[in-house]
Parts: sequence; structure tokens; C-alpha cells
Amino acid sequence: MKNAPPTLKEIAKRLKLSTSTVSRALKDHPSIGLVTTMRVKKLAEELNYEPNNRAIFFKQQKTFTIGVVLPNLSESFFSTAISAIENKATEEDYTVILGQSLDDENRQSRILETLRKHRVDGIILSVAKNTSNFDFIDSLRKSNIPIVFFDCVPDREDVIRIVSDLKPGMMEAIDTFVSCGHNRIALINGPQTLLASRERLEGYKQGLEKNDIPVNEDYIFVSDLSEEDNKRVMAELIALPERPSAVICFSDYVALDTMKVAKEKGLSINQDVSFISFSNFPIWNHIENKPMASIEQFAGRQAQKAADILFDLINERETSGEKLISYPSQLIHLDTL
Amino acid sequence: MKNAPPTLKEIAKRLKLSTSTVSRALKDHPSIGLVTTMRVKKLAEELNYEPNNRAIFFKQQKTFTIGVVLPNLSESFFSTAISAIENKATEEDYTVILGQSLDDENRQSRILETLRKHRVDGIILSVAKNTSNFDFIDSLRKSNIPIVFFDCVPDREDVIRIVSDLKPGMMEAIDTFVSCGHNRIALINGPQTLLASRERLEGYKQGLEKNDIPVNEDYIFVSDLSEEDNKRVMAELIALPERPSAVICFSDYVALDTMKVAKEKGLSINQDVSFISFSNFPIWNHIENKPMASIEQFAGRQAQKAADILFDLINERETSGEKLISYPSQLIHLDTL
DNA sequence: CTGTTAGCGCATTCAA
DNA sequence: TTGAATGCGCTAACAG
Repeated sequence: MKNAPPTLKEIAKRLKLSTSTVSRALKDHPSIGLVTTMRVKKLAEELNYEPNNRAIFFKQQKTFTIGVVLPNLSESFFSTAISAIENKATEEDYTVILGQSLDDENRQSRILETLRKHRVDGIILSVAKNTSNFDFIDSLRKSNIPIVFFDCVPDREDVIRIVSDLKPGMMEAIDTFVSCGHNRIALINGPQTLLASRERLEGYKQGLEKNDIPVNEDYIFVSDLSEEDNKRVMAELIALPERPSAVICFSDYVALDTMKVAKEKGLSINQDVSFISFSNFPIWNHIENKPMASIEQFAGRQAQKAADILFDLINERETSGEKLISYPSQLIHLDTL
Repeated sequence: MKNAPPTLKEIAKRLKLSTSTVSRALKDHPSIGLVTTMRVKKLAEELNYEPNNRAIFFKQQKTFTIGVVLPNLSESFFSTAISAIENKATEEDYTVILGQSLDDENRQSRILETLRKHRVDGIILSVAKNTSNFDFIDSLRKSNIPIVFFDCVPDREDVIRIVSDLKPGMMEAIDTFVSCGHNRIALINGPQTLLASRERLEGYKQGLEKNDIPVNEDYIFVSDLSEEDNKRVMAELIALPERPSAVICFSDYVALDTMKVAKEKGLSINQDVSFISFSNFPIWNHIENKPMASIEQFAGRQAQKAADILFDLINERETSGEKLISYPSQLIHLDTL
């Protein structure tokens, strides 16, 4: 049972042909006689011959494999993203090597190293939060491995980045709150190091300005996005003398944590304090006490674009040359149960 | 910039040595002179030499890659599982090629074909629900690719399967319901073709028996696990003349759908009708209107065991020879908010 | 139409 | 202590 899979050589020997003839016959090369072709194909069939992809890849100096590194597959945003990437990869006859950084910078760089050593043909990356060292970019560049960032992207302009433009959603959120009569609107933001945090903040300020509401720095909170910190921040928020009546959360996860605190403090969700968050969990529609609305960032669309561009690069097709591609986010109102 | 990565030959040429000497020097082979070794290492360093894994794998007739095929990464059960597998793979210096079947049998077989063609060293599979054709098992066997199943496993004894033994959790669930005074306990089960459904059913019957409650066939429902069907079934359940006061759901997803229907019909969760489900969503703790309890199936443990065994097979280590390994499930009571 | 040859990058056996 | 030669499976340039 431990018989090695048949090879071209094997077939050639049995048929007293050369491997090249066999190779060509199998791919219907016009210069091979019909009879020979048939004989070869017949035996190949019998032996269950299958070309050894690894050998072919090796010869062609390609791996037909891309690496995808994401913070966390358990976030629906990323599981949606990987599905989109997988589909595109399948179309292109590529396989996907997966890596989860778990938002740990060290883990992330280990994964990237492995991918580089495996000489994947390209990489799609959504960086771990709090990543501070981007040396891997140069390292990959030296190895001629193209990389495309999406969603969580580094704050530098020499790389290709696909992002969601958070401002439209943020502005809509504030408009919505204002039209509901809120004027004490807080923001629970993420780490300053994230581009995504900066953009949320900008959108927040612009949205308030547009509605002639002065920015109150006391209403701007920063969490490291851990459950504890989300809760800590929310407790602070609630304790404010002039408590905000509306809160925009960095993400749906933050909303979950903060709403929990609100409830524990006896506040009624979307009555005593209203919530809008980012990400648009698919699960919201199933549960009560959800935010009024959630801002969709179109994970699938971002990821697909990232994959499209990566394969353009890999196949050295013409690309638009754009380095930063941004899709507008969009506020989605959630039905109240 | 399009310079190829340095090779052994490159180094050898520059140093006027043979590739074999260079090869050996780089791995501190004792028979190479210290001076030569140093010279080689120095130049390798300067050139940023890195062995070409692909070539090594090719030569060794291995790929150092395993395939993992799961129904759906967006289910937390599976994202937990893949993390466990990834960790083990990293330990063993393997990479993971990922595939999502999306519970589509055709898609699943396409993925398995691809993995086979890529000659991965092994496969871990949780089969798509409704899979009816298991020919791929023979196909992989012929290709000498070991495969380990977990969680959703085929109903045949010639393969290695890691499962969660659902009975303990199911019995606990019924005990819990009974001790709360319920005796009209329904089961919303999945497709009959799933071993997992059969086991739930058995556990259900045994649990009732143990508590001297006769089995009422009207209280046993089968859903294809789609949202629509879950809802349809729940509507039927509610419409029963002697409506069950407690429901055990195939999964947390089923619970979400059915609880929604219950609420729409004006029933109060865990008062008019109580729920227990399988899987133990991490998110339950954040939301209201959740089941009384959820049955933990220990995704991580199952997946890790699957990976352990797979690597034992790949490395031809001794294995226990057990074909079916089963971990008891366990009822987890969920805090009421 | 078909065969010979060379080579992808590396490890390894055998010879020097 | 080092080098030459071989081969993993396949493709392709070149020769017949």
C-alpha cells in the first residue's frame, strides 16, 4: 500500500517512450501522434497518474499559494473576509495558507516569517492591533513577495491599502442621534495608534461640527478594546456629571461590553442611553438590547478587492496604481425586536 | 529589484567551493573545516541566503502542509477549532491550508481534490452537513494522505474520528429541565444523516427514560438547520395542543432562531418556554434572552486531539490505534443577566 | 513526430 | 576535509 504515486518516468518506461513525449501527450501537444497520445492517456488513466503539483511549482518557481494573516477568525468581520479571499483564490487556482495573529505582534511576525520562508506568491494582511514594527514590509519587499493590506492597515503610504472610509458612517450616526434629539454624544474609541481610531475621531468631530454641537473632550474615551477596558471606560462615562445620552462605540464588541455595564447600572438601552457601533454583527438581528444602528464596513468587499489586487500583482497584470482604496461605510439601522 | 534569491550554487561559485560543501557548512556538518564554515556562513549572511523550502520539501517528497476543511469559519466552534490546529501545526513546523465547505458537499469535494493534488501531508476534516458521498476517503487513502475527522464525522468505522459524546450533556440537560419541573420537553434535532443527530436523539430518549418520562414522538422535530426551517419547526412546536414547556435545540444557532419565533409569538423565554442548546456560544454571556444552559462540546480539545493524531500518523509515530475518540460534553449553566 | 539534454535548489552518496 | 555526481518530477529548448 505504500506505493509511490506514478510518475511520468514510470509511464515512459512502461511504454518505452521518453518522459517528454509522455508529458506532451498528456497535455495534447499537437506534435504528438494521435496513437501515442491515446496510449499514453490510457496508461495514465489506468495508473491513476496525476501530475505532481509540487514538482511543477518548484520548477516554475511559484507556489500557487498565498498567505492570509488576520487578527482573529472568530470575528465575523474576518471570517467573511477570508471567505471572499478564498473564493478569489480558488478561481485563480491558488490555495490559501491561513494565519491568525490573535492581535499579537510577535505572533504576527512569526507567521509572516513562515510565509516568507515558504515563499508564498503573495500575502494579504490585516495587521494586529498595536503593531508598532513594520520592518516585515521591507523584508517581504526584498523577497519580492507582494503584500496587500486591508481594514487594519499601517499608517504609511508606500504600501497598498484597502480600507473602509469610516467618515460617512460616522456622520450618518451622528445625524441619526441628533435627529433623535441627542446632543450629548460620546465616542468610545480604540488605540490612537490605529488609523481606524484616528478616522473615527475625525468623523466624530466633523459630524458634531456639521450639527453645530461643540466637541466636549470629556466625551471622548479611549479603550484598548479588551473587555475589561471597555467596561472601565463605560463606567467612567456613566459616572460623568453630565452623562452622555448617546454613545458611538468603536465596534460591536465594544458595544456588547458597554451595553452590559449600562444594564448593570440600571440604564435602559436606547432609552436612557443609546448606542451605535461599528461592524454590523450578523447576530444583531437575533438579539434584544442591541444598538440602534451599526456601521457596516463591508468586509467581503474590502477583502475581495485586496485579493483582486494581489492577484493582479502576482500575475503582473496592469493595476490602477492606486495605493489607497477606500469604500464608504454605511449606517445600517437595526430593527427593534 | 527583480533579483532572484541567492542559492547554494551562487554562494559556492563566489567562494569557489562546491554546493555540497556549502550545504554542509551551513548546517555545521563536522567534516567541514572551521575556516570554510565561517567563510560560507559569512557570505550567506551577507547575501541574506535562505534555503528554499520548496526545493527541500520537493526533494523530501513532503510538503509540510496540512489541509483543514471546515464547514464554516464564522461559527465560533470552528474558529476555535482552527486556532487549536494552527497552534499544533506551528509547533510541528507545518503550515495550514484552509478550506471552507460552507456545508456544501460539492464545494467540499472540490476542496479535498485540490488538497490532494497539492499533496498535503495530511487532512483534518469536519464534514459538511448532508454529505452523502464519502468516496473521497478511498481516494485519499490511495494517495496515502492520512485524514482525521472531528466533530461532524462520517458514520463508518474505518476512519479515525474525534467526537464529542453528546449524551452526558443531553442527559444533564434533561435532568436540569426535570428538576425545574418540566415534563413536556421537546427536541429540535438536525438531519437524520448526521451521527450527531442520532446521538442527540438517543441521549434525549435515555434522559427521558431515566426520569420516567414517556417519549412523545410529537415532541421530536427535525430541521435542516436553515433559519427558515428552524423557524418553521418552532412555529409547529408552539402550535401543538399540549405545547412543550422546554426545548432542547440542536445548536445555539437553532436556539437563536427558535427563541426569536417564541418571542414573536409573545412567549417569554425561560418562563413560558425554556431553552437549552448545544455549542456554548461565547457571546451568550453578553446578551439577554439566552438559553438556560448550553452544552459545551469543547471544540478546542477535539481539534487539538485531531491534530495530535494526524501528526502522529504523518510522522509515523506509534498511535494508540483507537479509531473513535470521544470527549464527554458538558452542560454549562448560563448566568441570567 | 519523438528523443536527448539540461536544469529548477537542494541533500547525499561516493570518491578523492 | 572537500568535490563530483546523482536524482527528486517535471518542462522546454534543441536535435534529430
